[in-house]
Amino acid sequence: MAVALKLPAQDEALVLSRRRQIFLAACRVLARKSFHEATVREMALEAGLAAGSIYMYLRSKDEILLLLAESMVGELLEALPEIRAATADDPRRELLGVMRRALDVIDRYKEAFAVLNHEVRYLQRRLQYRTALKEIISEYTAALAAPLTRGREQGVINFESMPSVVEALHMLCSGWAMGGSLLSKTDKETYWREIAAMVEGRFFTAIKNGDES
Amino acid sequence: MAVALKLPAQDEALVLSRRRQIFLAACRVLARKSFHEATVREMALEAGLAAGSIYMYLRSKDEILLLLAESMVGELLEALPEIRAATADDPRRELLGVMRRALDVIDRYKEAFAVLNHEVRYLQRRLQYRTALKEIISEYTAALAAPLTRGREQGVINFESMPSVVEALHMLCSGWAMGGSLLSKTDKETYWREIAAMVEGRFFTAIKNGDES
Amino acid sequence: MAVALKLPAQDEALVLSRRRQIFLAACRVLARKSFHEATVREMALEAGLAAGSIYMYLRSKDEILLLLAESMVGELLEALPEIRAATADDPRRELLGVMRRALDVIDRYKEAFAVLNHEVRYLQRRLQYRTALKEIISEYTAALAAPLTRGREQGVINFESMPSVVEALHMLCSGWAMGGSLLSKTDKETYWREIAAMVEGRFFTAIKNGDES
Amino acid sequence: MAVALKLPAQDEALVLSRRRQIFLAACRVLARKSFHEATVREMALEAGLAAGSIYMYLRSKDEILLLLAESMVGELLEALPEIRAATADDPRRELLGVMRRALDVIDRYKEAFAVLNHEVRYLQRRLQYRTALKEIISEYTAALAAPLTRGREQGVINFESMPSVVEALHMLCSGWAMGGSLLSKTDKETYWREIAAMVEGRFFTAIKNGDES
DNA sequence: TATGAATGAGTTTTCATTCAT
DNA sequence: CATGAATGAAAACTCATTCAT
Repeated sequence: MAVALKLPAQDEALVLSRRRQIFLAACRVLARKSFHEATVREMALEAGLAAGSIYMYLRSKDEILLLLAESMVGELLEALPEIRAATADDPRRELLGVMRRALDVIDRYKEAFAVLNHEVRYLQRRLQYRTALKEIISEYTAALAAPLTRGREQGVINFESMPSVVEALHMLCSGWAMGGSLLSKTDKETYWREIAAMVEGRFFTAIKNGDES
Repeated sequence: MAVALKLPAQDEALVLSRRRQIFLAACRVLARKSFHEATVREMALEAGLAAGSIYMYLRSKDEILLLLAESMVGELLEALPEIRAATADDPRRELLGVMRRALDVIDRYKEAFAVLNHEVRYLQRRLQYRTALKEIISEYTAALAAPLTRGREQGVINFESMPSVVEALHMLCSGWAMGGSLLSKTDKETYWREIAAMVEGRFFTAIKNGDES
Repeated sequence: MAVALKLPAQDEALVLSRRRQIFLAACRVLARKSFHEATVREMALEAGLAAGSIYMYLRSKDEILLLLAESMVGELLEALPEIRAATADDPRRELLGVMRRALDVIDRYKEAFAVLNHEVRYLQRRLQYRTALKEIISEYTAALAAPLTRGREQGVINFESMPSVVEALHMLCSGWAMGGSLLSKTDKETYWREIAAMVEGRFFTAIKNGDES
Repeated sequence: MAVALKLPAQDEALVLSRRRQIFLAACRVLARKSFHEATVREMALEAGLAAGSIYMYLRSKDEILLLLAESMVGELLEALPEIRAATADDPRRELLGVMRRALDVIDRYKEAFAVLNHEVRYLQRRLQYRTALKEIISEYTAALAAPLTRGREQGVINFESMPSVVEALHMLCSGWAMGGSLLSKTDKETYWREIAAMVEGRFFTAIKNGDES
């Protein structure tokens, strides 16, 4: 999550708040346009910055994609301790908590998330971003993997392969933004109940007094 | 499906075969690059044409997206009579046949299909393509809607709203290319069995000696 | 006036009639568009030829300008013997006859003439056309110069410098097409009377039983 | 005369001085080439700008024509107060003053003016420029019309129809650049005396102690 | 730290011209 | 002779990125 390498701006706190502004501005712009239709100037202005100033906080247009990924994953991660605390060491409820949080974040930035999801394939080919992107992704998958591992150790979650179950769970959440599911016409809560049920049915030993937040 | 308006080239048969070459070339290029990374020149060369020659068969770069849609839907449509003939007037089996064919086409042009799926949102905003696109889409939805309608009349398929069931069925098929499903790591046949089962369970009166093509 | 150098087509008579078609087609097209807006294809089709066939009768697009000049001057020249015969050896009346004929030709191809008049400046810079163009222009000026010379010899036309009086007379005629005269709102006959009067007043010994036309 | 709509550059003073540079550069280039032979790059470089930079001050190549019109008319308009002051409320002398100024401006940018005069016909067909062009033209015609109106009220200028007399006067002035006059071989001062005399003779009550400019 | 004018590489698109048929 | 498909050079225009202020 560290701000990559050397940027013109030095003041750590300022950099973070500016990057947040830019992230939010980019999300707003990407709700209307594709990544390639949107110009750097447009996003900068939307963020309240002058056209060139964005380069104090970003080294290229492509890095906006990285910023999107980083910010969204960040919003997921910052809720983890609370989720952990609230789920009383039941990994099944923790897993549902993490997924619920992911769904909320995805829902909040729906269109931008869809754009990111598409562009990520191509971003990975740009070598300079591979490492940074991989790191962000692994923070995300770790958030899902942690309760899975503990759940398996405790014998309350069952699955064969970690990578594929993580991907499956991610797909369940991202389907909400991609419009790629049988359930896309329902509202978010209904969607959530559906995927929660699916997860419970497929992987879980029943949760007795289950209340998945 | 008619060759769009007036193009420089006039020889109908040549136009069709060249457009097919361009379609296939575009699919190959889009397997490696996003639509915006790929240049017209690149696709033309891949199709064995000189840079400018593509404009004898297309009026703009955006029309490549239309060509993708048109060609893929075309490959679906041309199989319809055979499907119809093979399914002995059982609309349930016909529906599965159409979906299976759609899945095959989508699978054949996987990456290009994913690109198209993403770009279509933005294409619709370009007024000059709205109508043409709408027409192609309606040919596709009609292919799914026909057996649904007959199935409902015969009391063997049950659903509430036509548009949403069509969308749901499309999403099941396209999920295969979008990587947007729980099942994406499995092979195509497994995926097919899963969605076929889902459809049979949700919408159908049981097919006795069911043989879904 | 000779058809320049070697052209693909050989049949002299055919070449001439095709060039006439092309000339007329170009005039029609140039009534709607500037020379640079008009395409070679467009003029060819208007002439009833296929796009590439125009190059059997013309070596380049620029040569259309030469063709315009050649054709218009040609229409003037072919009337000269008759004019000469009709004006009974009075060079003043012959001069007016030539000018009247020039005005008629200019009027017939008004817009194309205006286009030609503009483009000619730039055509002269293309070396390969300089000679041909110069030749056409000198045929035109000779038509005006001949009666002037004889008129001066006979003491019935007075002027100082031949080139400038020829240019002045040409400008009087071309003013009709260029919209570049005080008189442009009148009809052609009125315009003609004005310039004829001007010429008579400035250069002529009075014509007794004058009947110009 | 306002700087058109929204341009990338914002600094008003800079925009004005750059547009002036571009105007002068375009005039220099158009002295050598036609509008279509001249490239945007060439004009930008001549103005001391990089190829793409011209688009900070102009929205298209066609807008150069608008800039030409605007700048030339602007140079006429800015002299109006002085002309008015210097002509002691005699509308006849004011009219001659305006025409003299117009002739001077046209003479200063002779070739570019001729190009503009030709291209204007085609520019008018491009819808987006019609309004702007019409406005510039009406500022110009107003400059000529004002003294005419007052002269008629005072009974010292006589004419039938305002539009046609304005056009006639314009043609007299522009004839100087178009090479479209009997007098084109003379120097500017001789030309001016000729047209001034023509105007005085046709439209005016004699100016007693007349000193036109 | 912030700005926004300037840049120029890169892309789409047009069209005069060629040439195999 | 005639065709029209193919070509590729050239041009307008966009925009990510830089840098002097």
